[in-house]
Amino acid sequence: MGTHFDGTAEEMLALDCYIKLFRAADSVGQQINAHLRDYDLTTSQFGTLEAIYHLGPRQSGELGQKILKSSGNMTMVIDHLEKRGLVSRQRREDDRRCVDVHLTPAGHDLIAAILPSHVAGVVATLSSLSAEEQQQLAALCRKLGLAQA
Amino acid sequence: MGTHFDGTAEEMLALDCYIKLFRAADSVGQQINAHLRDYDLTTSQFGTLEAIYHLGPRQSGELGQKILKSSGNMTMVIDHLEKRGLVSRQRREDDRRCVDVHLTPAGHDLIAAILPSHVAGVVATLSSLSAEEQQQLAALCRKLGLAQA
DNA sequence: GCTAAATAGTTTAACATTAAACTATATTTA
DNA sequence: TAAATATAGTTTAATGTTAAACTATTTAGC
Repeated sequence: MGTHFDGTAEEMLALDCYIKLFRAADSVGQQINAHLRDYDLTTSQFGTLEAIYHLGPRQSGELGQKILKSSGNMTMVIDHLEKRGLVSRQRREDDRRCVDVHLTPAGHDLIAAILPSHVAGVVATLSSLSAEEQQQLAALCRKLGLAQA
Repeated sequence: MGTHFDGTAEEMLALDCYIKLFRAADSVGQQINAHLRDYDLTTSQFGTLEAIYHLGPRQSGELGQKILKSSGNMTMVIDHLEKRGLVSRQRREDDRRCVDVHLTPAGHDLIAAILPSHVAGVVATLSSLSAEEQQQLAALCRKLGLAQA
């Protein structure tokens, strides 16, 4: 087992599982996101563009939930994308607290151009698991993710 | 499936698996590391202390590999721990490029005090999976992690 | 309607993180 | 042995990240 902790079998199993989950997520993430540097996009910036591309214009907070980042962080991520002309903010008229974030044509073109190689990268990175194993992994992860409030 | 991408079955499965892996790692990590704030430790600081506690004094670079951080980052993490008197640096005599990082008595006491509740948190967080499921998850993650160079 | 509470987003301050340049030391090789 | 290369760690510059405080707006309760 990967852990050097000396505890009960239950503890060692949980720790080992936890460590492996993290190492896998980290190495998979690094592999999949490496190509984003070619486009000068961070993982968060890419995730934001991708979310809007697939879901349509969304509020800042909603995008933050999708890419697992804090609201304060989203302000900065959107700032950067806006400065580069990839997204635009639009205050909602019926509730002036909310700001919808849209893709600009440039943003749309960029994400559309990147996505195919991104998807190919995800497929390639996960190809060490069979389709059945990928389904198993997804199911276990979902169970684990759902367990929290 | 969790993805809104419209591609081949292979692509959708890989994307779904990738997303769920990340969400699980994120939510598990947040849950498990929340208590570290009580001790004013970041995840990286805790990981560094824990690694030395279990493995013994180690070089900066080796610790970085364990906790999956860059060498430059390790310099800062160790700086902070050293300032708080939790670790000490010791230049190795036989190779003066290397610096071994040791726990101070205060560092040793702190990590020893934190570890039991940390382990309990890991066990609790993973308890939504049976022992068998945890073994499956660990095995799938290892396979995925091993696939990269 | 008016105050209190909730919500969406931004700002602030502190720190984390990385890549790349750099310093010092050690090893290789010609 | 001198020069080239490799290695360990630090520094630098730019950005990411978070929690907490704050602003503006909306909703709820009285």
